[in-house]
Amino acid sequence: MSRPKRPSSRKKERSQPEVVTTTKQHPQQARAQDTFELILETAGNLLDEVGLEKLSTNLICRKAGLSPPALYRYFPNKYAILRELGERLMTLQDEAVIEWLEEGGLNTDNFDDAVASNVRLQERVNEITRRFPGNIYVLRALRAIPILREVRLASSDMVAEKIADAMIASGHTASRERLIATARLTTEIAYSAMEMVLEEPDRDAHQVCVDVARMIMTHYAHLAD
Amino acid sequence: MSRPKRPSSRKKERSQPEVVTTTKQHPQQARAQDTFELILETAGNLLDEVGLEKLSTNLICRKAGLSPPALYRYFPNKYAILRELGERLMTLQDEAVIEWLEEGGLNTDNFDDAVASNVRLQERVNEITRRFPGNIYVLRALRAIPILREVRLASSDMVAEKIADAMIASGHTASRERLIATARLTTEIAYSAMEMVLEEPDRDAHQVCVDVARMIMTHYAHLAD
DNA sequence: TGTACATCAGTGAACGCGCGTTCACTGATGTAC
DNA sequence: TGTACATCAGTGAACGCGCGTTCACTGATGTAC
Repeated sequence: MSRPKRPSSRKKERSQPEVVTTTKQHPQQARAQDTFELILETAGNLLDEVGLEKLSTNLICRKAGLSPPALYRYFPNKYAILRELGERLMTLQDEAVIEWLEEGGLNTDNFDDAVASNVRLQERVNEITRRFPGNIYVLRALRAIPILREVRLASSDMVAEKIADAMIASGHTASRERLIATARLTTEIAYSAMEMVLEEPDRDAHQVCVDVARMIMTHYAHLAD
Repeated sequence: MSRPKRPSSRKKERSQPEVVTTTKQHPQQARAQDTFELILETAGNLLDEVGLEKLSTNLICRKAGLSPPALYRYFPNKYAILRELGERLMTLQDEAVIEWLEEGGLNTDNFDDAVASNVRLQERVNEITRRFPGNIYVLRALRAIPILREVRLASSDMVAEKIADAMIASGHTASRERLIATARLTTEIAYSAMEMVLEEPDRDAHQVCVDVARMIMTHYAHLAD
């Protein structure tokens, strides 16, 4: 009746950093991909409902109609879920920026065109973010939880480099180093403006984008002194 | 031997918002002010040590050498402590801005002076923040915990209004409404740059301040089109 | 197509722990007379 | 200055709860022959 017990050969790998591994445990075969997605979707929606601090593994499972071990099959701990959500949001945003660069978003004829192009990018990213379940809370988690910082930083650094290189390709004269640092700063600024608009929906989102675009593009123009 | 029991006339006041009151309970008489300060100081230091999510009332008490009821005498709950810390940090920052305005920080003769003046303000605020125990975590708490949002927003809105009025007083021609919205945005931008520098100490803090100041001041100049 | 069996996917129930918070009390201080 | 007593400040010990997580298992699926 009872099957032989599993050998329980768990590797604890607690050697490397400290106590936490934040990447997902087993990738998956078959249609159980659905469960994986269900967990993430539920977590995102719950963030909007209850906020970051009240989010818990047990709550996610209850809401998703799963038992806790089902969750722990895919995520080694609570932060791995937030990390996956964060990575997905960052990736979506990054892709929008890269696409915009490839479409020639930087190849504009005059200042007003450059501003308009930058506004289009911002509004695309804003829209992507707005549609992402738990958006603000995911962004906050990426800031507030130390282990998740690296997700945001890696994304920001990567994008900054791409922007800098595209700037150079389109003839900007400042040094690559300076351009990277500047791109990093302007990206941060654009993000913070986005978060402001997301948190305070009464603000004129378009006006904010235009203002930010103008500040950013003026700055790049000035940099080529 | 045993004293008469206290009448236990606690008013629960759970009527108004939801379940949480975030202001401190009893103000205090005598030298027990020290206990109040000790709790806040300990909380700030613990934030730097263990981060936001691991901060707990029990931990604060243990570290401060107090029993939990001593803490609960002054703070109705955990968030009240963070709120008090947040309010203090916001107030310190606000005071620096107001002082700068009163010293005539906006009364400059040319663009370069205006940028330099703005840099001085940013660096003063940065320094104040750097010295505040738990700085980044307090700022993050103000973003991440919904009930504390209002602390940051109230501070930002107040400062934005002061800046706008000072702008008008020094002859800026844009509408008050537009100036307030702009001040709000530029404040947000300056804060986010500060948080970036705080989190990534390798960055050239001075250069970031200069860049941000240039963007902000160009924008105000443009606004008076 | 059918069965055997390894592996994958998921369940039910519980664990220990530390959290936020409170009860019932004692000691310290301030004020009135 | 001394005592009585109200109030303030703080303690020791515990509470119930939900958390993150795991044990031991069952059911579903895939593959070999």
